[in-house]
Amino acid sequence: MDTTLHAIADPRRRRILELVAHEELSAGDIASHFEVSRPAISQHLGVLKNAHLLIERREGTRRFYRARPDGLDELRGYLEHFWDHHLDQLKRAAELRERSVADGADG
Amino acid sequence: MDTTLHAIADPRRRRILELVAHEELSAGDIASHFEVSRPAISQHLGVLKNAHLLIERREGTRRFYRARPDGLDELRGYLEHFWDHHLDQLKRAAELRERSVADGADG
DNA sequence: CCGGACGGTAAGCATCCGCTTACGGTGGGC
DNA sequence: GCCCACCGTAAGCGGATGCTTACCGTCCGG
Repeated sequence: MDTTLHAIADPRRRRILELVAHEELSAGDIASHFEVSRPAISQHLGVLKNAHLLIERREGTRRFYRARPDGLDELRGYLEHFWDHHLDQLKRAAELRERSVADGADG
Repeated sequence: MDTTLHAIADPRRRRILELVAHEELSAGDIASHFEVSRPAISQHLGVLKNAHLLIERREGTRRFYRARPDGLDELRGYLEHFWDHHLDQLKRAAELRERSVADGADG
């Protein structure tokens, strides 16, 4: 959880994840999308891989990366249940009621 | 979004959010739950407030804090739709098929 | 074997981050 | 007015972080 959050807290790493969310890309391909050096991207890939957010596939000397949706499941669960669902539902219900109360008749 | 993630990336700040998720607590009350100094907590509160994750209410010289569920909505939405829902469903379907395929014939 | 492409790793450096102590500002009781 | 409780802010310090350059290992073609 901490590892996951730390990994996606960096904008560059989020961008990397978005890049490989829909397609598999090689390390060099990924790096070519940024203005920082390839080693920098390689280090980011290491962090993401360590957080189980990436899948690595080797083909010859190339390494292809792909996002791993499962990696975010834990975090999603955490955020979903951060406040009990009850609270969340109460909040939304309250919002709806506030509108009705504030508006009265008009839409 | 970046501000939100940066804010909750810190374990201590997450703990603070959890503390005030269900009840309103004063700054000193919150600080008493940790072993670091009050100024440290005050700084964390500042970060959380800046990320719109906290609501502050002043009562005399005391300041009460409460978590603000809305603050995480954006992040939750981001994570939900990180990969299209389609992809997510395809993934799960693929996983199931892979198991079958591993046994019998492949595509 | 030799050269080149690919890419991870090591070392060094500037910056950021979280913590501490010291301080200032505000509000309430007497 | 005076003192105290409460709490944010300033300044400084040590460790973490992200970047760079330099380097090494691996795989392929000749």
